[in-house]
Amino acid sequence: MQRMTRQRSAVTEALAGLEEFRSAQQIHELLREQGVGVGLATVYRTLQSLTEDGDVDVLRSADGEAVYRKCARSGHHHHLVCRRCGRTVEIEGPGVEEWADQVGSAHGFSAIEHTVELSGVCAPCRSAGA
Amino acid sequence: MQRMTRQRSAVTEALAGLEEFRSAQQIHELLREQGVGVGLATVYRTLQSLTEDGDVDVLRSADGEAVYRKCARSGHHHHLVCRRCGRTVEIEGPGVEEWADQVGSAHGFSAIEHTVELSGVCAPCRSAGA
DNA sequence: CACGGTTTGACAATCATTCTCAACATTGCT
DNA sequence: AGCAATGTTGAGAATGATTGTCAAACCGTG
Repeated sequence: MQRMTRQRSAVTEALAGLEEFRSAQQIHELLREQGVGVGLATVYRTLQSLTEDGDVDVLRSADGEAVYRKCARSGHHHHLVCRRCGRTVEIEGPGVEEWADQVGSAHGFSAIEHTVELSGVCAPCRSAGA
Repeated sequence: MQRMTRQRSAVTEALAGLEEFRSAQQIHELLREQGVGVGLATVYRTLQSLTEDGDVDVLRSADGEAVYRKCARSGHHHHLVCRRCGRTVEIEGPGVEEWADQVGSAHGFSAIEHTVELSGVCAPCRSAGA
């Protein structure tokens, strides 16, 4: 059973107000700044729970830290992240799923799962920067 | 300048004798079992160095631990890993690169990079058991 | 409002990875 | 081979994210 507590809604709202991926620590810090007292362990637990429910996406930054973001679309999808500013676009991989299954079974694998993440430099950052 | 030390070649050889992805800790343990004394920090440093040189692949397991494997092919490639036994097949993504670039530029992004990893259950594992 | 299972939070505990720095090994040079 | 210069090593400390602990606070229900 899932109870709606002050802390859980605080984390949910914090995510709702965020467009980009943030680490559990950053979210904890953010809540603290807003004067909302929530324990760090609770933030971790809540994010995990939300992830399991499919309400947030989780992926790993280059240094292995887990970063979270609310899901914009419900089904399976991938991300295109700007390496400069972190701007994120959720994308679909038409054909990627099929390709994954094909390649998998071609090698005798079943129950194929896949991870596809794209990164690049977005237009604003490109014109803005060095 | 890169010196060839007993430790560096030990790590390189250990990787050469391995087919699947292993964590730095596992490689360290493996070397220890073989009676080759190599410090853990050294294993980490060496793996990092080899990774930078493009001689080994690195990816993150589900729990965020970094795992390494020697590169079988030189160019860009992806992996299909068995979730049961760790057996790994290196694969090409015909069209994946193009798709990535297309999607990227469609959203105004440039300098697109991508991560594509597949996992599944290989035939031996599937027949072997529950 | 009382109750019982949930959830919380401060803090300890893990665990992978990196840092520190003195002792040591490798390479280039003679 | 002998030597100096400089990259490398390793034991252990340090860091940092994440998880575990467990008593106290809390939520939804009867």
